[in-house]
Amino acid sequence: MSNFLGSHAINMDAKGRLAIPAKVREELAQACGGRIVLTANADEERCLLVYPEPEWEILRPKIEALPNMNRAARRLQRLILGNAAPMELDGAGRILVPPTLRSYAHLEKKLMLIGQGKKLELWSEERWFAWLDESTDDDDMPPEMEALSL
Amino acid sequence: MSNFLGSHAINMDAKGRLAIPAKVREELAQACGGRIVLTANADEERCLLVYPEPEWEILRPKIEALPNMNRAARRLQRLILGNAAPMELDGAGRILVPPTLRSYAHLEKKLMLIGQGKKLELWSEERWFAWLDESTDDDDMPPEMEALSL
DNA sequence: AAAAAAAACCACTAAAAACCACTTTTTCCC
DNA sequence: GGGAAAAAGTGGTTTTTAGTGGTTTTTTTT
Repeated sequence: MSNFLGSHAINMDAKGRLAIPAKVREELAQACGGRIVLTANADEERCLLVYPEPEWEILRPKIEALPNMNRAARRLQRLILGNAAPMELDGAGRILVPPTLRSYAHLEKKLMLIGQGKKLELWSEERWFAWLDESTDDDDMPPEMEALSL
Repeated sequence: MSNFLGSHAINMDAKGRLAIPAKVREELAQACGGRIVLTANADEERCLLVYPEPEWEILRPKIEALPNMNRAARRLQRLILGNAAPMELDGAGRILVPPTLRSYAHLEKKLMLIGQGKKLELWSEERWFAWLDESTDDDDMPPEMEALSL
């Protein structure tokens, strides 16, 4: 199973194409043969999520099964399913980010790709560094987190 | 079974015709041979729902069977059943949206078609982006959703 | 029977995807 | 440490396919 770590600075060209760093490309090749699903993040941070296809196929049914008479569930379904774009890396190891997703996450030229274990996050570089500066550690923790010893 | 994903920007022409994107068209072809049912959405968002006919035939009896001494149930029946329009894609892969539904969902020229697993949602582009900006993640979640790990 | 509206058909334009070539950076060997 | 070779990243070009708009034919209504 894939285990993405670390952050990579990458550039998107004028057509919305972006070259996946070689090291990440290798991991993607063995995790899913280069078949990925790109979608929107549902929390307040407007970044994109990159799932290897097998990981996506674990998550998708869970989201589809949510009771959609509930408003929060509908929102998650619209964001995650409604923005999901399956794709494959092109011959040069690049992906084309759909315009909708580009504007959702405010992606311009300079981006950051952040390893998050089973998935990756794709941020506008500006927003990533702004988040680093702004985010604080004074929110409530779930019990599993309270018990951690780093 | 069909599995609609992603969002597509589409234009409706002066005659109320709209071209289904090629990828969606393929999925519709195999799910229902292009036979779909278009109807109104029942929640607060004024969008339309697009069901492949077999999916519709699973949903329809459930709605018809609701105890309609209840006001919420009557509302659902009137909206969903009372606006349902069965149709087929034309030779160029387009559908003609009935005027009633067009005005219900405030559809003008620019539209968004949103994949939602077993069905699709059809929005006015303006309303879709407004919803994206306005919707927040502070509604109450069902327990299945609280337990999710994206 | 004529006129209007709707549906099917056909042709043209535009956009997306695949392909190819060049430049820059990194790594390995001398 | 320097040079060469290979790999990675970048940009442009071509080809194919999807979308758009107009035209004709058929059906329905008055």
